[in-house]
Amino acid sequence: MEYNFREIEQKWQKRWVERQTYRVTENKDKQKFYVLNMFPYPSGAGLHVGHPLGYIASDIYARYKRLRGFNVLNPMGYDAYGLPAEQYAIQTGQHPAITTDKNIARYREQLDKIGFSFDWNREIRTCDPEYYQWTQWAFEQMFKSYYCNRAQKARPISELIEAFGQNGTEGLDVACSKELTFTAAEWKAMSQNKQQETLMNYRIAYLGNTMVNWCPQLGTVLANDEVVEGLSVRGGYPVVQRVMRQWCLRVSAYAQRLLDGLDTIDWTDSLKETQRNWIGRSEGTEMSFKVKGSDTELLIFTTRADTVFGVTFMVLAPESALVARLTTPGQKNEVDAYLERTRKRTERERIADRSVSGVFSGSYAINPLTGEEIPIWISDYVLAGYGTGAIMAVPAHDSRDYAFAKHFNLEIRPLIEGCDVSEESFDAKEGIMTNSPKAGSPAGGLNLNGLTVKEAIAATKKYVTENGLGRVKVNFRLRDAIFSRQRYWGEPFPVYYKDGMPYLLDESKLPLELPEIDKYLPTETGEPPLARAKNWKTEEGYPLEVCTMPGFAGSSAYYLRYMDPRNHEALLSHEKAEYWQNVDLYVGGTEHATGHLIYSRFWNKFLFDLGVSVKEEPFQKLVNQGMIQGRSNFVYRIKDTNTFVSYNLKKDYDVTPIHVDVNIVSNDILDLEAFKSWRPEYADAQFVLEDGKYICGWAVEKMSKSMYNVVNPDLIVEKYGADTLRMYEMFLGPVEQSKPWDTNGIDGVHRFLRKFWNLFWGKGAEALQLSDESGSAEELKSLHKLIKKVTADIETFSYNTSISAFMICTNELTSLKCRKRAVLEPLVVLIAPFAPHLAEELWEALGHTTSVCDATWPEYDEHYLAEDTVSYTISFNGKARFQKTFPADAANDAIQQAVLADEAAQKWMEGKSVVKIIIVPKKIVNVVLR
RNA sequence: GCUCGAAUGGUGGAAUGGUAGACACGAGGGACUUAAAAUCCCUUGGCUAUUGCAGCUGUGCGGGUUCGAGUCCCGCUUCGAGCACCA
Repeated sequence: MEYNFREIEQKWQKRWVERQTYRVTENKDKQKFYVLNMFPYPSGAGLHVGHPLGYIASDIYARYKRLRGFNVLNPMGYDAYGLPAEQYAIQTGQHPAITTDKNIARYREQLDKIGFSFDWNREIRTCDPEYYQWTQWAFEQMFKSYYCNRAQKARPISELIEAFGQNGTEGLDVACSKELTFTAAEWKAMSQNKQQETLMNYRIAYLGNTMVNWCPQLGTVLANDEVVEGLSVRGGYPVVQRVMRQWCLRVSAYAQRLLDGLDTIDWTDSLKETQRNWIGRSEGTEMSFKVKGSDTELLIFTTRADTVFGVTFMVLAPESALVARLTTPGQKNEVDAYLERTRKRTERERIADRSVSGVFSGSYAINPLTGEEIPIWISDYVLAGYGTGAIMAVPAHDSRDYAFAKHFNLEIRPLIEGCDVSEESFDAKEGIMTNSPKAGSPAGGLNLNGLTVKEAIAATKKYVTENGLGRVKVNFRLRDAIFSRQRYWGEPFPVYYKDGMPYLLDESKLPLELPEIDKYLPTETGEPPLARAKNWKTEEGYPLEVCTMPGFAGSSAYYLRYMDPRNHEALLSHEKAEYWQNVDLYVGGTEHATGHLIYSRFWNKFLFDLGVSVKEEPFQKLVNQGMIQGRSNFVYRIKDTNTFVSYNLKKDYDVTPIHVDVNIVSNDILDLEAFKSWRPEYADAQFVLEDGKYICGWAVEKMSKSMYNVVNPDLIVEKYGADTLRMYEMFLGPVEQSKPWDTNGIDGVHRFLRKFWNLFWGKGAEALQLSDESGSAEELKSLHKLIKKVTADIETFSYNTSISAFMICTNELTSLKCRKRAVLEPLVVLIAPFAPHLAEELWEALGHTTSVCDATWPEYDEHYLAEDTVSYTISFNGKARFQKTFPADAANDAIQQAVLADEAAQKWMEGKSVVKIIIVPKKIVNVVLR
């Protein structure tokens, strides 16, 4: 019987659908296991072989867990909102929903061919009103909540309103955009609008005037993770900084919890590190400097409080609100000119041009410790969005301050013994402090001389706190997430405006569906596309929000919805949340480290505070599958001719390398006829061959159409079958590792599957006939070795070495001519996660009427693995070896005696004395001589 | 600049501190065949030897710990990733 993979795979894919093999329900008798893939954005290009890598890895794990008796949830869906569909709509006028549906259908078709164990009954799409109703609902809850720092959790905003009514802001410790102070009476005296405006300062979803990344070409704002080096991630357009009134999520309130949570989850260290960097916790001191001749105070943040005696100037960010107040009339023109100049620069220009610039404000601050007068400067090297937007500059110990001081000829005052600041600043946090002001100066009791930097920081903190000059403060780099997008293809906000203030639509009105519009561009007046919608207002006639939510809105809590995807009453029922808890294994790329994986954790923590999610962290274990890169092939055209020269001969000619479609190249050998008909200009191409073949060059590049290196999984499935594709993708190397796709080795895996098949059927046999006798010691050893190896490997995602083990075992059993059911049947179960179609077919042939998915994973028995004898390698001083075999259970003493008595050993030891004999069980006897 | 990770044959990659290079590809040789495909067998890190046994060397570089280091420690080099006027 031939291994007819096409027939087998079609047959089982059909049966799985008919039998609902992968449907999963909340079975309380079984332990749950939740496997999840980062759901894809269905792009128009379809899947290439890189996309399924993670899906295959997680599918193997899901199938394995199921065989181990777990109730496995393994869902799939689509992150369906996205820019490409919208831009396509702008170009063609086709509704993005149509493009998206078409792309999803194509994705589904491709996915189905690979044989995943997804429960498609639970499919979700972020653009489906059934789904985004709950995205809108979550937004409403955030709007209705504030973050209490004492309880370290989100609380209903009604509590805060009550507190304002009783005590104003007295005794409040809550997350806010800026510190406000008012009394209960003042609160009550506020107008409705003013109260609403005030609450915005505290809501977790709030409308705020913030500095945003504005991308003029895309006509929308972008979140920090959507901007890299001043360019938009999508499209690569320049991004400028601009203050806009935008919806924001107070992610910063959760900064500490996001940081702490990292210690409780099983992610790679590098990914955790990336998140820690992004959160950017920094512990320092906030100090207040009085301004000379003014009651304004300058609040600064520093991690180097110890350098307070080395402050020789202050710097404000150009965007700081204090700039206007502190600029003296004499300096006004100069300052205005400077502000104008910096404002025009894009983020990218600022990054590219790091030359020192700045302007003196005309004002002076008073050093609170020494009473010294310090000039206040304005410069764009200080960022408005971090700390207080103002710094105390210590040029001797900060390289940026140093550059500034050198440029403007300001004083540089070193504070560390023996440091040389004539050429550069001394930034290291080490050394002994010196140059503290003499006793009797206004600095009073603080003398840091003789302390280490660490001690000095602590001493200064203590002094500053005790004397009411400042406080210990923790700052985070993590900013609130900007949540508005001036685009069409996204979730509408369930918000309407009354007197310019936003109010929520009643929950019963959800979902607020995305309206139809005639064109997908912004309006002529620059409003977002939704402003084109007819009747975009409430029943009462209030206008609805015209921005939509960003891509991460729909992807932030989708894992919860999979637990209960058709629930009309709630995001998910408490019962289902209790059963499925959180994701046990999440598989996806690292590119989401500072986007989706932060937002999701934030979103889940918020829902956890509400009692909707039952776990603080959404993704317990995370595996980052590597990217599959393209492996491009090249042909070499001799300049100004239509002649192509083979790779190893090209050095003799002046050639131009040209990308060639990898699909007409096999093992780097070009199919000449296919090449000629590939493109008209090559129809009469000539070749300079080596050994009658044309060898192509190759390089690793991104997989993309323009490099002609895209490999389509459909073609691989067609040629080799889904099981071969699955196993080959895993055999390529560790799942976590990025690697180029190279079809060259796929024959080896395919050959293995055929051998595996032949193990059962034999050659030419039409019926499967296996004997019922028990396996021989050798056969059982081979089997149990495999069980042990595969079980251990799957747990650690070392699928590539598992597959090697399968190959070895298959070869062993083949050469043993093993035809015994007792040995071969467990093999089918073992291979089921990897090659499910093949396993099902064999399982059926073995006489089972149920799916192999419902079989039981075999256990191994050490008994069969035990050796009778063990061959030891005996070496002397680690040099040279000879081998000797001992009974496996021989005592160390006996081995020692045997070694000493051995003739060859005695020759070695002649004239030397034995210092010690080291016996490593089952491996090595090392005799140390002198 | 800071943080993290990596470096092993022609290629992808294996190796709880214990015989480095499993497994696979590719390459070379052979069997079967009129021939090809398919299949099977042998060789395959390098150097030396090959009349037989074999010997030396070898995991980016330089040190160290150890009876023994690809693996642990210290110092470099190169590559990759993240953060980056974050005070």
